[in-house]
Amino acid sequence: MDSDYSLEQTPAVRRRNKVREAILAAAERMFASQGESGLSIRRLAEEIDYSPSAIYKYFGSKEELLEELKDSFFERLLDRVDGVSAANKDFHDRARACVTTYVATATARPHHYAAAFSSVPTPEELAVRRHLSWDDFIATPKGQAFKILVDLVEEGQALGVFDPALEPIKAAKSIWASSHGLALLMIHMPILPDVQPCPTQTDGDFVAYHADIVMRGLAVPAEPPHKNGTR
Amino acid sequence: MDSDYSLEQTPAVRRRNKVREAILAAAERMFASQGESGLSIRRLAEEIDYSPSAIYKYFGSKEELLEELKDSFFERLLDRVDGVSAANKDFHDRARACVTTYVATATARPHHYAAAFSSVPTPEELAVRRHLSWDDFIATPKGQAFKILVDLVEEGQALGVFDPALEPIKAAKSIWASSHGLALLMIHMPILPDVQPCPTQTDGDFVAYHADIVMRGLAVPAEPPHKNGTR
DNA sequence: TATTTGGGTGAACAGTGTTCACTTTTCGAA
DNA sequence: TTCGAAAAGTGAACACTGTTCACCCAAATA
Repeated sequence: MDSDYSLEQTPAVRRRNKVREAILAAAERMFASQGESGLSIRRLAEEIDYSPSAIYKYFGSKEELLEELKDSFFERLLDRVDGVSAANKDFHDRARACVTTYVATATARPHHYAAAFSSVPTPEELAVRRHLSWDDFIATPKGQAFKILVDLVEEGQALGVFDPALEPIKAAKSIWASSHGLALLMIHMPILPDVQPCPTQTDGDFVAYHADIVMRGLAVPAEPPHKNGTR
Repeated sequence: MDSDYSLEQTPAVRRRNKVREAILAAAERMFASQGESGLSIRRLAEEIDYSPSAIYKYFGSKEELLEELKDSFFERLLDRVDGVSAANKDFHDRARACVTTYVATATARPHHYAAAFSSVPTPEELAVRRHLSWDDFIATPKGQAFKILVDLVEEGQALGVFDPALEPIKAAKSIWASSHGLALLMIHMPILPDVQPCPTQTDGDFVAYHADIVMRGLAVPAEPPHKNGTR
């Protein structure tokens, strides 16, 4: 479709991209500060001095525009987690850092993160997704983020830190769920961390605290032979 | 304000309550199947054969109506978790059941659960909530649900199953985050549990699997004296 | 019985996303 | 350079949305 010169673009497409970027930038600003309901096509058009219908020459719908915002956020999230997972620190520190930077990045743009996980899929969407192969999944940003966790678990098992009986994929799912939950809880219910009986601990510290508990849940069990295991 | 006869209500208020219930019932139906965007005041009014403005004699705004739906859902959620937490089963089974029924109840009404945690609070709301005392918090449904977890942790510590070094409130927060995250992940990304490499495990089983990992994270650490602990 | 209260309504307001016929601008080819 | 096609941009309209308000009428009250 697009003639991908890539370099030496014709001025036409350069101008077009410029407008497109302007739309995205303004949308990003509005969305970050006021969320989905605060992002209106008409106000957005006003902001960049175009008519509302002009937006539709660049994005098929508001939904499509939002999708792009969420996707680019997710790429940033993936990048940051990937960065710390590749750092040359001690394994435990690295594992904990994966969780804490994930949560930190998520809570830094609460509307983005919440919106990225806000749509309840319809039965039709569900049927489509059900036929996703593992390889197709791994190709998506979410899949890549997930892969990082799977690798992390396998590394932990190789190091003898994590329980070798764990299935890496399930363990990775567990880590993701726990991190995801903390991020959303902090976004939607920031009361909790400030509740009275433990006011000495700041939010950031609790994230690390939680991350440690999560990692402990994957560690090799206490006394393997002399008592029947948890499962 | 309300003259609380409670028993022997005048027919007027009985009729009024009936209409109110009809509104809520229809709203519940629409919301459960189509979510917040699918619940429109006008279609709702159509459904119960009233004019849209009539709704406003019963609810101040759509937001207020939704709030009531979410609150009553949360009470149901609290009831069910409270039920299993009071069952006379083995501690470990009970702890796991708390997580699994929480997740099951949440995923059974995905729109309700997602909506209950969907609003990103504004700075003003945050300021208000920041002055909530522990006692005030415990009085709310969410607070009560949280209290169940705190008690559970303390019981586990008393039984010597959970690490006594844990602060119960923080541990409870950790459990909640992990359960919350799994529930929302299952709601928003039901792909994951069906991803290829582990198709033998159904969703329900994975919830129990996750719950076990969470509990393991709170267990007494492996070898207390001969190595410095995780923290 | 007269009067006040309150449930119920239709019309209107101010928004929203989206479409479509239309004009204007731009650009490549004759 | 001129012509024609393609693309960019627009204003008006459509079909919605939540919400308000003056109004009506039936029912409870004095």
